[in-house]
Amino acid sequence: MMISPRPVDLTGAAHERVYRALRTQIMHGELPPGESLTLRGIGKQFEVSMTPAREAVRRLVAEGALTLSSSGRVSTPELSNDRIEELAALRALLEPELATRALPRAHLALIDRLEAINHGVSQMVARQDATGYIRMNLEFHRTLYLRAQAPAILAMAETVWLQLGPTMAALYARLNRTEPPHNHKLILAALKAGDDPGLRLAVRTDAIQGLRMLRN
Amino acid sequence: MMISPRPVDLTGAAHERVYRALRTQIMHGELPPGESLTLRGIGKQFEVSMTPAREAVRRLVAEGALTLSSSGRVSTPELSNDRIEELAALRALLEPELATRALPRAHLALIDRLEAINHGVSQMVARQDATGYIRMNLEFHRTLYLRAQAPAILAMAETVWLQLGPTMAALYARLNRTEPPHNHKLILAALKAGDDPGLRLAVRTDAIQGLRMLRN
DNA sequence: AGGGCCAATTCGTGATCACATTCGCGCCAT
DNA sequence: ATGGCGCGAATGTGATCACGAATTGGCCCT
Repeated sequence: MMISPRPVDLTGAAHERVYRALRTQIMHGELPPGESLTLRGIGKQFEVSMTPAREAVRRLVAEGALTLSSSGRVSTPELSNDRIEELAALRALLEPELATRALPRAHLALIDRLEAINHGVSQMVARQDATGYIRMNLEFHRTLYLRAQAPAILAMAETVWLQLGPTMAALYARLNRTEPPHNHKLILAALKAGDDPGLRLAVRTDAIQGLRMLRN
Repeated sequence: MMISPRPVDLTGAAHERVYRALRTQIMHGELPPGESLTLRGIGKQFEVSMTPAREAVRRLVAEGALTLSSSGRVSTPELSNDRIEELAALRALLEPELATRALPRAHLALIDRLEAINHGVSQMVARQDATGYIRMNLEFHRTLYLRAQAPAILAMAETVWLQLGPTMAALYARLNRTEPPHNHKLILAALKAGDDPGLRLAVRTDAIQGLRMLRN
């Protein structure tokens, strides 16, 4: 090829761009569990060589977003029930902590924004849009947790979401739910009331209910 | 070069070997905070080209074991006080959970092994060997947590240890402690007694005490 | 008709190279 | 003596190639 008309984007290294795009796809559940990817395929999709694709994939494997077969092939993970339970337990551990830390900093403007996002969540539920639902749901949680000023803990929580992404989409698509997000309303009520125990419980319940859908 | 007399190790890809070696060095605190690494330097050290070195580094950056400057340079992280507090909070969240899960599976042989490891910890304290102390301390915790049968949670805990590695070594080296690990004895006592609340408290205290040494 | 075997294709791995950027160090001017 | 400037060395990035292993699909044998 050797065209290279693209000198550099300072923050936009090619591998970074590929990484972000794949990460978003995986976290939003746009890839089904067990989907297999190839370095050359990724490279062609993003118009780069294998090298940046390899680095992006390596990063995602390190985060648990992709699985590496013994021969080096990569695919989205197919989670066992035990692993799903573990990841749900991690959400139940991390997210109440983030909520508690965010609570004293949650002023009215934040709650308004959360309610707007929550409205979007309801729309996605009504529209039966699994990927849209996941995206809005994550935005709801992330918007709240960003106020916790705890980037290391938030990064851990996002890693868990990432690992759950493909499986969550498959689960949500399988059982077409019509319920609006009840727990989100509880979260908002507890935020308004400044009720920390209630907030922790609501967040914990919301995080764990994804696990209930596993019982089949 | 083009020698390549080394066909393949099935599990021993070069980048894997480099990754494991660097990871161990970082987790054991053999690299001081702020140490800068170069891809060519790593490659020369392990007798590989830049490619496997790059992949290993990319993985470690994704795990938070190394930091990436804006120009792509990598170095061991220099943690802020806030970040150390966050990581200590993560240990305080994750490790009691792992201990609780390990408790019903902790039979006598395991406790014996933990006591042997703990003896090794005391030796390292007496010897003022910071790296050796960290290594033994981690082995103590990992040996216990392996019984929890919770690989995802354990992986998260190890990621936290990894991020704390260089800083821990610097802290331990700075204040030469002579105390034997009191909290480890409490952990062992709670294990023997089957005392879950006591075990959780002892583990939590042990995890957090690394934070106390930050107050300077 | 079904299953196992072989070959062609596909794929990951690692090496090497070109290139732009960045870092570091010494020199010169003030 | 000191501070800024510039040039050379060093570094990360991405492309490409060679190679061996693994996968896949078709063909033949039973």
